[in-house]
Amino acid sequence: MGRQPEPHKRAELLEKAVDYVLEHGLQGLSLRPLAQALGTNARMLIYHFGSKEKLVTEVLEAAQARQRALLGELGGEATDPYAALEAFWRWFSSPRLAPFARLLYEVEVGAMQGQLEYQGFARRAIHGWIGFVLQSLPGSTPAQASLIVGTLAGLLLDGLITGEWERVNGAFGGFLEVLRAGSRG
Amino acid sequence: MGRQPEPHKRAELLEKAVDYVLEHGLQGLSLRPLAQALGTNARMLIYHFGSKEKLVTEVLEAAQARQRALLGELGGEATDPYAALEAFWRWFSSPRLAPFARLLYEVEVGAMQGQLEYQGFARRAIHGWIGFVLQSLPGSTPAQASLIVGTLAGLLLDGLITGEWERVNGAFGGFLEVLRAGSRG
DNA sequence: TCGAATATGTAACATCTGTTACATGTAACT
DNA sequence: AGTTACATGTAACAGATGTTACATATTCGA
Repeated sequence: MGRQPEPHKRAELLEKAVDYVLEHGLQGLSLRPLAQALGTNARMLIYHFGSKEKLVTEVLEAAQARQRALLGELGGEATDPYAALEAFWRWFSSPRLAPFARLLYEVEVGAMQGQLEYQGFARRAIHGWIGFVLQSLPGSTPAQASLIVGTLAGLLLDGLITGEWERVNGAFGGFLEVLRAGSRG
Repeated sequence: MGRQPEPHKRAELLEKAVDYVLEHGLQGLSLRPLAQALGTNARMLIYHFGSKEKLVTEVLEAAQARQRALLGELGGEATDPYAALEAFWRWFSSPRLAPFARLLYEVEVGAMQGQLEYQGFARRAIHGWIGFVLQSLPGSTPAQASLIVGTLAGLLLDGLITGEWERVNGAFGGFLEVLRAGSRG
């Protein structure tokens, strides 16, 4: 008895919060501006999510789920592993994916600085991408997959900061070249 | 006339502030805890440096200078470029250099999120490292240097977060291998 | 010894932070 | 109607933030 719960309200707030965090980042995130952008107030955010920390945790997981859904755009029609890698790079370095990458880097830096709530998330993300490369490129080793993920992460960071995509894309092209030549040697 | 300025006081505070920021990061940096760790109070930090923002700027530049001084440890006794690259990796991934790397990632993430005071610093750092690789490896192109810097940055980030240095070092070893094989092919 | 300039300490200011107490509204069931 | 449980708004709380006003020391030169 009593009034029925309305879980869709909470879900809508969460999705809008993901939008906001993808745009503004986690760094200076504050409940009151966030709530105002969501058409509510800080009181309701605490009511629905318990605390700011729990809200951030849910936002991170929801953002990750959203990115995984976008991963479906990467059809498996690649002919060879190098074409698959190039498609993956083009997908990940596209402007639409940039907010997700920025958010992940933010979490990773937080993890590096010892924030425990980010450490598990960051490690899982790294292992997840390495696992994705491992299964996308049959026959690859963990060392090779770690190299690929690390290189792409480093180049993407460069591009997101400098915006010098010709240079960064050239570097990625060089990476593909040495990978090809290395497999022949 | 009047009392003489004592610039060494300011310089000592700055060096201690660099120590503190290298250990605690920029993220939650606050004047009062910083000042207490330095044996002074927030009032004096503002007095000497004008504002928190200016203090941070000076700390970043001083930290960069300190890292450049450590770069002198890298003697040029490497026989071939690959040995030089390996020495550079071992130097940069050593625990003593980790605080500098963490600080740079923190600045880079701030730059990505649009904090103007970090953008110039991060871009200069990236271009600086690429220039360093370019002049350390004669005959290398900007694309190759960008690839090397990006890869090392990505792998270092992985190692600093996961601590799985066997895997990360293995990935770097694989990078050296494909570079060698690529140059032969 | 006086004036002048730098150094320092205390305390306040206004503002922002996450969180909560309290009141009230709203929908459902008896 | 009355009870129960969820939803929401206002306002406050305690604490932290960067910065500043004010007072006072300290050290120099005349």
